[in-house]
Amino acid sequence: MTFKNNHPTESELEILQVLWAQGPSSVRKVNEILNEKRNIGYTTSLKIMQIMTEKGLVTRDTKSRTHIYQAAVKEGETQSSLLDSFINKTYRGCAKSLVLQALGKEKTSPEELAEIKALISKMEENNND
Amino acid sequence: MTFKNNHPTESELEILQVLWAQGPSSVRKVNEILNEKRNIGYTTSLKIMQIMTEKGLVTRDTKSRTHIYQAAVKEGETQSSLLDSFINKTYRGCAKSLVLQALGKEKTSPEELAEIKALISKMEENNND
DNA sequence: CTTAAATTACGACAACATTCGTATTAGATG
DNA sequence: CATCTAATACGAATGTTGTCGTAATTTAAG
Repeated sequence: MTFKNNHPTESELEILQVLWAQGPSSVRKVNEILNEKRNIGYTTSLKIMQIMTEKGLVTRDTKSRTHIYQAAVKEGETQSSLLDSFINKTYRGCAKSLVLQALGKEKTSPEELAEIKALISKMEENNND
Repeated sequence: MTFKNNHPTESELEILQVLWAQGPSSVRKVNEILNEKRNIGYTTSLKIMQIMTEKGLVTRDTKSRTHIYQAAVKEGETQSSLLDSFINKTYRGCAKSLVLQALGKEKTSPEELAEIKALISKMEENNND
């Protein structure tokens, strides 16, 4: 039962996204990818990543001069934890409302809809045990 | 196409939740309800509600001494706007991932599952037009 | 070895959010 | 009317986040 009260901030989450997608990376690499989306100085990325190290959100290999950072938290668990808190804050804890609203949002492909229906069917089976 | 870049802060959202649930209310009333969940001083609630007035998140009737506040933004629109931003930040824009994870979260009642399936079926029909 | 380039470390600042104390004002009560 | 109570207005302190500049350090090149 790992409790993760420590939610990443918005910038931290941005960096985690890069590390999850790219794997272990240098500050330079992370900063370059962030700059594909928005302006952010090198030392800003560095600073945030140093803070994330203190918080335990990432670990780093300091053997070589260029430190290599990697995510210390799992993507799915982080999402799940953020989702819980989001549902509570925004939907008063009602996950159904969130799901309905998310599905209502324009284009969800037929394949995706099928996948979701399949999951629901599986859940219904389990409920019937 | 009303753009709502102005997301409420966490405290502001807390207050909006009260106003959405209770309808137009005095600061006293809002503060009492907030205090069912956590400690928060009267003047703190007041201050936040005053700021929300400036931001246009609420309006207030100042005819009588005790001002009556009401939400100036709709619950569904606010949720939807927050949801968009949440999906982008946390699920890299992939609503399906969010839905699957939300459904996977423990107990969703059979009725709710049925309701969701019904919605999906309706969406599939529309796609086939 | 000296210089240049790149990296890390650190401190400072601005913007914002949250919090509350205090002053002021408006009604109610006697 | 005088006083008390409750509400509003406002300013200030605090904490967090994001931002970057500058200094120090390490490696690489000449």
